[in-house]
Amino acid sequence: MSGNESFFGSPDHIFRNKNLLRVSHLIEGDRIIGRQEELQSLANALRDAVEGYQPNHVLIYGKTGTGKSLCSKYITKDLTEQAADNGVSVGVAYIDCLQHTTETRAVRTIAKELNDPDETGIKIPSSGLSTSEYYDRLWETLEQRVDVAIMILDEIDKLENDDILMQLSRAVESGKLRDSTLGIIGISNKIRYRDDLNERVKSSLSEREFVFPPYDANQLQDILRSRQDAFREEVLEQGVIERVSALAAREHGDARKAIDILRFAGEIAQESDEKTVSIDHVNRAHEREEQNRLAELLSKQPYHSKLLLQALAFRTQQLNDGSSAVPTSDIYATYEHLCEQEGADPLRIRRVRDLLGELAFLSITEQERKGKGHARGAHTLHELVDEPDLVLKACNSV
DNA sequence: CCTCCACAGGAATTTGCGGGGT
DNA sequence: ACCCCGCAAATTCCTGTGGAGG
Repeated sequence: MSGNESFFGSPDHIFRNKNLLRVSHLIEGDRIIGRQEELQSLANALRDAVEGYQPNHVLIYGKTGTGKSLCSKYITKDLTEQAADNGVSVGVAYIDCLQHTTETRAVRTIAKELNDPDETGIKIPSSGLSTSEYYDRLWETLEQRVDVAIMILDEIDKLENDDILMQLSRAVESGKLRDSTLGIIGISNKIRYRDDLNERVKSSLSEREFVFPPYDANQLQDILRSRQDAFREEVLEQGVIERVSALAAREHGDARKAIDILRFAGEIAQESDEKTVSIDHVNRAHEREEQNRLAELLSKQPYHSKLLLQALAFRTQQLNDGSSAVPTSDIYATYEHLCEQEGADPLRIRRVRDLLGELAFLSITEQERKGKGHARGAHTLHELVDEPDLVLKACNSV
């Protein structure tokens, strides 16, 4: 897989194995840095599953990029292998709740992840079924395929309500499941998430709770060093890893961000045909990382959200004064203009307000409600979190 | 302190889609 | 082939709200 020689261009002078710099790429245990205690705690909580019994439900807290998902995936993979040696079959479903915020969408995804139509003969269509029908098919899938199902619910605080947690935690008790059982690993960026849960779910879901602290600059350096053989020898200039770590440590110790920046720095060096990665490349990679993050968020939003964000960015540039907040009606006027250029039918104002609310929810923008006094009404002001030209670049790449 | 009004946002409704059941 | 159902996106309808000027 190291494919150095290629007919499509010159050999790769920068990367040896770029996959090591893909965050989603699950790496071997000895490469997980500074999380040995957490891994052991997780293992203890899930131990019963190895014997085929119901494990503890777990809640994990911590900021983005602190290794919550990575550790969950790693430990469940290990668990699956250990259980298999015992003749116990474990199924793991990973759900990103940010993409599946409603009960129906979440259940459907879980069912799809755990199902294998060829084996069970159960079909999970992506629409057309009632929510309870999805549940029924999920239970049936579990009975047929696994002894224990582990469901990793990432960004669990983004779920609209607790209904799915109620259903899942009650499934075992109420006898919906006879031969199978399930364990939930909930992952939340919000430390206070537990307080928002309804009482019934709270007690069963938070049997074990762990907090993952942010990585400090030294740990980030270790993490990057452990992956530096993604690059060829002598390619990283002096101080590059230190610079990347410092940038990421400044922003809440986010390891995902650190790895992305390092990869982008390599790509930028590659594009400009240089043989080494310099600190200057790192600084440019930092901006590209932010742009990429926005673009990825945006790609999961409706098409018109992009136009609205562009409209807001244009207005912000035009204003160009200290308080760059733009009222909804102002955005809407610019948005209608953009739609005309794009040849698209503009959405009605009510829908636009919802989409703008969604952008604020994703922390792409910030909203503030202000009254404007006598006969001038109530207004919501919108402000970009990032620089307008960065936002526009991100929009154009979607 | 009350008023006034453009806008906020909740609720009901429509539209379109992809399935079931018969 | 037909009708009916649930969901999500979008629209329509309508009540609630903030706060400077009276």
